[in-house]
Amino acid sequence: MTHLASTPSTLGCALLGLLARSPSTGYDLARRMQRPVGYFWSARHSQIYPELARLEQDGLVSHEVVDGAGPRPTKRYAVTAAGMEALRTWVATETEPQPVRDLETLRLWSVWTVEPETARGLVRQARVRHEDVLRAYEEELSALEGTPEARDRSHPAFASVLTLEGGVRTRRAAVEWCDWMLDRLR
Amino acid sequence: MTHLASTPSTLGCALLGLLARSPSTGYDLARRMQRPVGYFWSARHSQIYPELARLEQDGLVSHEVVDGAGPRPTKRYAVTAAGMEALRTWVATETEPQPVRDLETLRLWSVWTVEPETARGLVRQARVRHEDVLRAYEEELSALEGTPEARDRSHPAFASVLTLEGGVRTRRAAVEWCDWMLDRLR
DNA sequence: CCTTTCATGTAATGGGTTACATGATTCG
DNA sequence: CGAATCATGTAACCCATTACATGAAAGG
Repeated sequence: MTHLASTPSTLGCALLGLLARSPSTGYDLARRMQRPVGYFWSARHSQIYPELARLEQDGLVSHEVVDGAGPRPTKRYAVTAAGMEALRTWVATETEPQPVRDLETLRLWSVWTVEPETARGLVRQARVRHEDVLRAYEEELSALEGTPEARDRSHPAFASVLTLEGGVRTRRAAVEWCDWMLDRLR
Repeated sequence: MTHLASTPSTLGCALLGLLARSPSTGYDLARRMQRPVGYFWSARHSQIYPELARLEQDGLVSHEVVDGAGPRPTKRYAVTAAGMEALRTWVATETEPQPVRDLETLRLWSVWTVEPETARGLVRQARVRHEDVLRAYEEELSALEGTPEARDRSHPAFASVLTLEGGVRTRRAAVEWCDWMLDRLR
């Protein structure tokens, strides 16, 4: 009997979420973690491989060896029934508000210490960034919207549309905020 | 001569930003880190005390012993001229986009795996939270807006207004987004 | 031929949370 | 008289990043 499976770490649940959408190798998970998931969670391969091993020990994922180009055997992972259950439980579980870490705002909070021109540069830079991410969200959203899967509440695409819409809305608000600040800094 | 002062850590700069606004004890910094700074950066006292020691070693802050209720000498810290310069440099320095960690969105991204009623509960919960933070931002903002300091670009209150306005705008967008989702989940 | 992509791992280090430890004063 | 507040520190642990290590196949 395997040891009592406690709730996996957040990273573990992120990986379960990815694998529930489609089975992947660890390498592939690292790629998928960059975009579009990377906009709200990220991890490097050095963190992913040990986590996959832990998930497998707990019986939440399993792997089969497939053909691949690496020096070691290439493993394709998939969620097990227990893993799917763990994912569902995690999604439904109440979580207390996480501490936010927003470096951009932290710097802005000390902007009174620098020259107005420096401050404007800072805000302009932030605006460009928000706009870039906004565009990426919009592109991805327009690719999904209108498809029949996006309407099906039990289909991954439905959840993707929800999160992308949130990204679009908050980034749009951020761009408008930057414009508002630039106006105040004139 | 003290050893070459490299740029302090982000936490170090956060503390410099706090101390530049007003000198404090480590205990007080921990309190001030909860609200309102805590909305975009946070730290516990166990992290703050060693960081203060490091900053002092680099000559960026200094302390004087004052009367206090603790078992050890109570130290009031203040930024030095070098510390102020380091803060200004850090604010003006370009930073590459930080990886975002948004647990709420990560869970939402896997919402297709659960029942619609569970999904609605999740979004309702998120809405309450965003609204609570929004209200806190608005209160703090209304206390500052209209004061003469809020107009002075070299006064801390000016920067506070900028960040609070951003908080209000993004949280408002988030609440509207939740309503949009609840509509889609009907 | 050199770089990129596929592919999986480990080790060292840094950042952050939780828990341990201490002790005076104030308030209910 | 017990709990909360003031006040500072250390230790153990977890999470995450960077760097080290290996090697085949494909494309420019």
